[in-house]
Amino acid sequence: MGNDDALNLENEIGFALYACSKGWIQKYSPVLERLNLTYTSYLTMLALWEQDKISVSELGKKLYLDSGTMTPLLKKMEKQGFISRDRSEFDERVVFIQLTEKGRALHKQATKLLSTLKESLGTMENNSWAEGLKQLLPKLYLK
Amino acid sequence: MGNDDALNLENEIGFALYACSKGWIQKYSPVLERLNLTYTSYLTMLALWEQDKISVSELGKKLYLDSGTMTPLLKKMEKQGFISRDRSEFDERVVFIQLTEKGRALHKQATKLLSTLKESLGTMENNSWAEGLKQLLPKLYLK
DNA sequence: TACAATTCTATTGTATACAATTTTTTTAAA
DNA sequence: TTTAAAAAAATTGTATACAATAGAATTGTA
Repeated sequence: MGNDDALNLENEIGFALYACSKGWIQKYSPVLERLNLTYTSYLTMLALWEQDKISVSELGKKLYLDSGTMTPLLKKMEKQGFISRDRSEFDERVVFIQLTEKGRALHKQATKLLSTLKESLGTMENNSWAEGLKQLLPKLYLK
Repeated sequence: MGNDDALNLENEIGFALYACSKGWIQKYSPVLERLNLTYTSYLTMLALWEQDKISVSELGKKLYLDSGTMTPLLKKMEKQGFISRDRSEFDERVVFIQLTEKGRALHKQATKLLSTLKESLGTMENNSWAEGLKQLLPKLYLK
């Protein structure tokens, strides 16, 4: 007993999360590439498909990303034609992000392309523990 | 039913892992900063404290990182004086990483500094589900 | 109403990550 | 044993992330 406190890789929940998260992203990436999305821009599209016309900071809160990450990401997505960035008329500090027609259209393609991947991961997700993970992990959002 | 397949942020285990992993790293970072370590170099030190004198590729396998990440990271850690990088005499392709005295000495300081953090996180880890997480997450290492 | 504090986005600087390629060395095969 | 294939590390290019700071706009307050 007490040995659980020792510093080592296997003991670190943090390492498990880190490795796991990267692995998961790598499973998605080749599929997302066909949609010209990275994992981060995919998450951004997910957030926008749920709630369109949202400020940069609100979007960042949803995704746990700050303006230093969001600004260049959104500029790139604008250049790709998925979104528009427009400064609010009422408060010039605020920039609203909106899906373009192309951005909205991507939803259908994404659903289609990801369904196969989701099915194969689904065989994992259907394991008893996966539902548990979905509920446990948010408790660890530490920030 | 069926609605679980819908594309949205809350449904994505991947997003939960991603957010959770980042949050965890941010809890560690301020403490690690006092040791002049980033989270990645901390993981590297953990691996080396467990097994000293190891090749770059073996180290990368342990940490799930490729040479494109390892090489600059290790060069920086060498400059900091934590490790040495020496090409193998038997196979000139291989570079062995070894802890310096300073690198070994860091173990004690790390244990001390992290104990407080680990205690406060420990109250979380002691929850019934934390032990489960430790066992479940490795099953998701997809690469 | 001046002006201090706050808010929001953008910028700068540093540190990861990984795919793809290159270089050097070693191994395997014809 | 020449030559093709493989292996290991390094390099190049692209994409994140986040801390710290800056700059512009807005809000709160004396």
